[in-house]
Amino acid sequence: MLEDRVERIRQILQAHNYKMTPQREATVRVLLEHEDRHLSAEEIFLLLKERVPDIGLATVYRTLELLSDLEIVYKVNFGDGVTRYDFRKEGMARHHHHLQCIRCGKVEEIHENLLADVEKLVEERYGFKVLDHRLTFLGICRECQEREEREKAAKEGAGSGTSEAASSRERGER
Amino acid sequence: MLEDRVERIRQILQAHNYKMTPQREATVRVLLEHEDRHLSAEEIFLLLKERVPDIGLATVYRTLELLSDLEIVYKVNFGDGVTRYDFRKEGMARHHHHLQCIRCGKVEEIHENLLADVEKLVEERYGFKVLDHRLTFLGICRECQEREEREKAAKEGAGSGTSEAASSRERGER
DNA sequence: GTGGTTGCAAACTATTTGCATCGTC
DNA sequence: GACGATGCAAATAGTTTGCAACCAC
Repeated sequence: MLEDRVERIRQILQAHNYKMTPQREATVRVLLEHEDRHLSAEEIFLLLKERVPDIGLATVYRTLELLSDLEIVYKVNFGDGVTRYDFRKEGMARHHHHLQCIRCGKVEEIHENLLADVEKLVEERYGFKVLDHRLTFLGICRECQEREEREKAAKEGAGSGTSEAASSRERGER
Repeated sequence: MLEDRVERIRQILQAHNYKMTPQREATVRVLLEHEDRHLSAEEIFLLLKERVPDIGLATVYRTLELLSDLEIVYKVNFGDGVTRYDFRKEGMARHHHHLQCIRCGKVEEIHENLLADVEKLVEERYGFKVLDHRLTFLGICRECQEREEREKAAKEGAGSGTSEAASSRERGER
């Protein structure tokens, strides 16, 4: 099964006059084996190092760019400054979406085809041929909602009122 | 009207113990005056230079980060390596979405509330409090569809068959 | 007056590119 | 054997940070 998919990609590469090198094959395998993970180039690079120890980071970027151009992988951007790469299921849109918590930054993935009707509408109304979509909901995850509820309750007792200021930003992510 | 909105933001800043400096006010005004534009930090910086000539780029980034934390602006990412900033309408989700062409890179904006029902479903099913969403359709815009149609027709005559290879990637964007 | 804010320059991070070398088809 | 692919190092691009001077409240 996995072999079939690797083989399929080899064919796509060859059909476009690209070579299937060990580095590219290893990259494809890493991607396939972590299909559910949204890996960054750096993470892929580290995983690859274990199998192809002297692969260069530039090669990883070049391979990912190539796979992206061939529409074999997606680039995904969670706004944390890193591009992540997702394997793309043959021909069809992904039908998976992200729930990103604006408090803790966690990204959860959900698998539902929420947008079939919406895509159709966009095609009809705007003459835009939809191949895929990226949908991210921004909000507050259940855990953070509960935590904030607790914190609010705790504050009811001791709150002075002044100076809740500029310190709440200090736990800046990125 | 514009003054009201600036004033409102001054209040939000003060309520969080931040000061409304000339630089911040100018930044807010630039954002308000280009509400429909998805400006990058660099673009905002250049626009600001005209009014506050010795403003520093770092200040622009810091201001935008602050406005983002206060949920006054959004960060938007089109995957071209630049973060863009959108003004956020008071309290409510934006209800505007993007059509991004994977050929020419152009981003068109559409204004429709496509997702009210979908948000409700996500809240119920995943306990995730949705504050906003980002929806980008990836596909091929009308112009590129037509251009490709033309190119394909032209090729019907002279096509050798071999070597359509690696050159189609050369017009790499970013 | 004081603590947040600024501008500048330097630092960082992610990604890209030039080039000599290498390896697949 | 040729031409695409690789690794390395250097270059870029976007963004962040340290710090002394500054200024809004």
